[in-house]
Amino acid sequence: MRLTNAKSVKQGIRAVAARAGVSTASVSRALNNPDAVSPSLRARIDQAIDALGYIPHAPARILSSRRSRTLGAIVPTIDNTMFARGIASLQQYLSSVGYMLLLTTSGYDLDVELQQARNLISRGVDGLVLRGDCHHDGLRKLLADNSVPFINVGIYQPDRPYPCVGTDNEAAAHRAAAHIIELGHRRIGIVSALQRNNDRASARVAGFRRALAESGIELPPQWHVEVPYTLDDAREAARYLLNLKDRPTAVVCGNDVIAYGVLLEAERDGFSVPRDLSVVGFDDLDWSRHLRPSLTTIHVPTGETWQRAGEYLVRSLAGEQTIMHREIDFSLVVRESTAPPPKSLK
Amino acid sequence: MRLTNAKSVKQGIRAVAARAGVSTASVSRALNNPDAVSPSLRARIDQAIDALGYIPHAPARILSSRRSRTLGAIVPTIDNTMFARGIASLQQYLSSVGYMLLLTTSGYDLDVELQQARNLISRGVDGLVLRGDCHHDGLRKLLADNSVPFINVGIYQPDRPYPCVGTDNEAAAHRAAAHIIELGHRRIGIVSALQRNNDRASARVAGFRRALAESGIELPPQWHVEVPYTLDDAREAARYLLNLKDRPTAVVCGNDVIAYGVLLEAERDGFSVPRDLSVVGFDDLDWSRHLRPSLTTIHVPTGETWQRAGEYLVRSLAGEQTIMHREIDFSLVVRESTAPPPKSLK
DNA sequence: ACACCCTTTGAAAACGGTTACAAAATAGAC
DNA sequence: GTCTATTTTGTAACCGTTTTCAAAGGGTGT
Repeated sequence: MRLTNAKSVKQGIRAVAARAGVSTASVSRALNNPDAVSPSLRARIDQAIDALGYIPHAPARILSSRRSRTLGAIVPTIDNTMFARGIASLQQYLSSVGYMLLLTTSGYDLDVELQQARNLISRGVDGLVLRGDCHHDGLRKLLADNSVPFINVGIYQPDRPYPCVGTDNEAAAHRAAAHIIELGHRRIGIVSALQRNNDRASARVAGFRRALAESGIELPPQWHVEVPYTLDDAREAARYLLNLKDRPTAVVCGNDVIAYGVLLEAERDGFSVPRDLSVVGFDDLDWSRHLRPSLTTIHVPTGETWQRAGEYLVRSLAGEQTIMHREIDFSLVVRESTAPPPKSLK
Repeated sequence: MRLTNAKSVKQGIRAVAARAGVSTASVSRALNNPDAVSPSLRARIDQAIDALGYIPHAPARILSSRRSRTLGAIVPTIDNTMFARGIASLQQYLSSVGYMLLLTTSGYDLDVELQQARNLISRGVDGLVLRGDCHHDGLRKLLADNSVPFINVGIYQPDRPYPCVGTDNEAAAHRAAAHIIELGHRRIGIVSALQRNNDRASARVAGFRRALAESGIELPPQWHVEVPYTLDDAREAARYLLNLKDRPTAVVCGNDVIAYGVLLEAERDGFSVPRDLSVVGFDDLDWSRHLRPSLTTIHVPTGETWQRAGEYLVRSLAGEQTIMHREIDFSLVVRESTAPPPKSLK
């Protein structure tokens, strides 16, 4: 009686190699760099692969090659049309170039963001996509220590040493306010997002304020209010602003969701937009053109922005030269929610 | 002269072990099961860990332990409030129990879904969360071959051999239609999502139809129209339906987005909702209560549903006994968009 | 036939952890 | 103090790939 002590391998690259009668090295090559293996071998290997239904084990691959072809992204929340769109574009682009996306959320908390970054790095991501440039100090150190490339998206700060891609929020906000001023408004209110830990929000406020200042328009403190994230929050703020005995004839908003709140609340309080009140948004979400009245707003190509962020990282990882600061153009979309102020209040 | 040939290790668990003067096994234990190591050692190790800023390498961990504490989810698109909410809840829950979520999108394409599943399995996910029970045949085989636990979310099918969690769409749709019928409508149109490859959509249509049939109400073929995903598509369908010379007095919709389209188009065409036309949605998205008129719809606790899906998988992976089919209650939320039909058309 | 240079292939050592197993230390019982 | 049972710690094999390096193979030119 004869004993065969060939330890038969059930799965994995060794099983494929055994079945095709080649070495594991060849299988690996056939998978990663098909041209490096002769056509005949490749055929045998391919056949073995799908005979066995072989699926490569990514963690082992990552461990061995030190590259994961995976990018991480940390967004404040996924439950917001804008981020959802951005993420969708990024993911689509990445999968088109053979990368995967590892997505996490920070809930607008810098500590959580740091923690998630640690998590993603531990997971072996090749690079990180972050929202804005307002991060925990530890995050920068973490990224440097582990030499993880990253990019800040949604902002444009050519003077800072970090890569970024996005629109110039200050300039765009300035444009929005200028539109209102050009229409003849002098009594202008601001409803912005919370500025704390949110560079995008504060840049927009800065742009609004600069436009007012340049036209010599005063902004009474009670005409600037900040609101958290939800539509309900925005409505509440709008209610306050519209019920001041001395109220503005126009409101510029930090984003479209806020603008929706103002629109809804104005209607509820019997104001007609744009006859009694003009409203400008920021972002141009889907709903903005469907609403009645449709919303005048700043169009920001979110999808493009996030895709570019992906491109930047993928390119850098491939060793290609890429520009660190990319500006994404915005545009003012004038719709139905803005008009000259009522003559009585002009 | 003496040569030290202790190969010094720069990083990794071995570096931590060296610095703390212990074995790698102890470090590993301190990390994964702190109670299994004496307090004094643990202290030394913890200190070494943050002196070195050590971050465990997840892929190595996965490779070695054959568990990743990662779940995968495949949704049709992230760019839809409902999925976004679900994913957000799932992610939050998973991170609260130390799991991560690997998210991908299929774009409503079964082949892509299969491909993504392969991708996720290759990545080493411990389990998979899928939308509905309408999958590529290869997917079931793939899951079985690799013995990857999974759950279908958003549906309730107690008679099928696969785990699922969700509302009974047929029953919920029946409830929605019944509401309209109770109000006195007999001329009822249906605008549904595409039924092909979408069990949820077809279950809802079935529920609508059953309610009509039970009340002996006819459904002329041209009163049932199917639309793709976007608000624009929905508006177009609504325009068609509302401009039939013989039009319904009420429309039941496959989801809220479709209902928004009907609402917007009705207003545009000069119909007053609910006076001239009643509209019912399905899902109860955020917007539904903000819209004017606010939308009567079926409330579905999306967040809870997805979280339960996560719970199911986490529990199964922990070896706990869990129920395979969990029904999530829905409720009819009556708001402003429904009323008895105009007397002239009754 | 031989020397030469490419190209294709294989053997085996990483990669950074976990864990089975054995050894050492400690505690408890007498 | 000895012996046993238990806990704590260490050694080293292993997880499934990639990749270095060397060996084998295949043409050319002479």
